[in-house]
Amino acid sequence: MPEAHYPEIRALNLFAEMAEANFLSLMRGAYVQNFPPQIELIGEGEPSDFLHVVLSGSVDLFSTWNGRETSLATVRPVSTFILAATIKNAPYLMSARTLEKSRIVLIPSQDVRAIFDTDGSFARAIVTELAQCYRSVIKAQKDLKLRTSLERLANYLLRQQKRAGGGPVVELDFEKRRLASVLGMTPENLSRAFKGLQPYGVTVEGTRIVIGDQADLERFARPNPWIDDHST
Amino acid sequence: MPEAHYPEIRALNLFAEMAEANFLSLMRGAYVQNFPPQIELIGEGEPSDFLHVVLSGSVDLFSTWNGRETSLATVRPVSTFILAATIKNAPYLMSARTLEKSRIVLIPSQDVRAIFDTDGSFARAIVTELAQCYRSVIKAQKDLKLRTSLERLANYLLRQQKRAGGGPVVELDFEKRRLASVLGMTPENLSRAFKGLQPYGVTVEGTRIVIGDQADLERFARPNPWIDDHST
DNA sequence: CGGATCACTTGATTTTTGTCAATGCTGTAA
DNA sequence: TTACAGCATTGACAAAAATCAAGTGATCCG
Repeated sequence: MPEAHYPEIRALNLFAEMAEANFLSLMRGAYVQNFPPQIELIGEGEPSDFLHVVLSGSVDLFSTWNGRETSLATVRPVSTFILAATIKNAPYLMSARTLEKSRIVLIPSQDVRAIFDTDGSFARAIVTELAQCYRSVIKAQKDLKLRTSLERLANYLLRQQKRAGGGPVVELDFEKRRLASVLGMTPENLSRAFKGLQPYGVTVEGTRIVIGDQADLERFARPNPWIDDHST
Repeated sequence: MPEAHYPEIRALNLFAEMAEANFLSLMRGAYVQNFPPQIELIGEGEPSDFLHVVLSGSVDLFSTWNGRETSLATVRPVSTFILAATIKNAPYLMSARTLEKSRIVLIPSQDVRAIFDTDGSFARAIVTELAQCYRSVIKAQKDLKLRTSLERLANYLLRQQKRAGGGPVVELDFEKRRLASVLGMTPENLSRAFKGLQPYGVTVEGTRIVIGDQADLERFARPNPWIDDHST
């Protein structure tokens, strides 16, 4: 792998604190690949041979059962995915596909496990990362079980707004069909949900969403830090 | 804490491999308490002061929002809960209440974090535990997003049957109202779902469920290892 | 410039799920 | 024992969401 990529990987919390020798050892075994859009990188049930790091582009994590499909998360640069499967040396629970042209680092799982066993700093970083991931899924679970689809959309928009700086305009960063899947509804229903938020000042122009009256939307959405604040 | 409890706690994967001195140090700071049924042990959003270990009885992990409530998991002996919040020193994401008379060990979170920082074996055990928890929630998420309530119930029954040894009779280990909440439906709907499974050979006598024709139920339920096998 | 494709939207309809109200059942305590 | 509380069930209804079937609009490409 070209050393040019080392700094941005090293900058990730997961790799920031580990011993330099161990980091270099990991990097020596790793390689970078460029993928076109819509390529399936890994499939549910396959053995977890590599820990993946997204350097650019984006990756959709999804799952299928009985002819149905759902998106569970979208991975954006720079971050890793399928850490848990790598550590447990267990099969992937989700499939992954590129959404756009993406540059991805593949680190052999056995290297990760070996260094995890010897480098305490790395092990601690992994704990922190996993705890974070775990808490995120719990929040998603609560979102799904406690809210209607309209409420999920409203809170999603408020979260995006916050991420984007708090202004009234939110740009959707992926297709509506995928957003629908992430939010646990059909594309048709998402369309109707957007209309259902019009009375609360939400207007849609293609991929551009305007939150006309944030306070009004919040009165409806009732955002809650233990569901919506993904930083804690 | 009485030393009599040490062995069963030490037997947990989480504590099995750590240095004896560190284990004893953890235990010295811990204490055991007996709680009556229906006592709220912790509340969503509170700081995570203790790692909890259930020695006997059972604990319901649940969450509320906007007047609604949902059960996310049930903890049975002997196991721990709210490990992620303890490690991250972050607020609890779920509330917990005893379902029955329960004996619970409380280990101060700061002790856990301190030893996590110094004991590599303990840190590794925590990683394994967290990865396991993470994967369990992902499976629950897939169950919820990919299946109807009838399919969730059918697969739940098959999982329980397997846990109970594979015989045709499955004993529900908690109230139907709670099962309904865990499965993400109302009690009324659970009643109807049981009826909906009658054509596949499922009969209900109170808390006793008989799976008359396992193969038939499986044809309907289509259990999948990456959703239903909670051992991997 | 067509023509095709694909995402998105919209309306009509069905399915699924939740809500409300009434009833039965069971175990507990006076 | 009776009265009561709480859970489970049932039926009727309402709401939420999925499905099916067009139709619209944008983009890509020969």
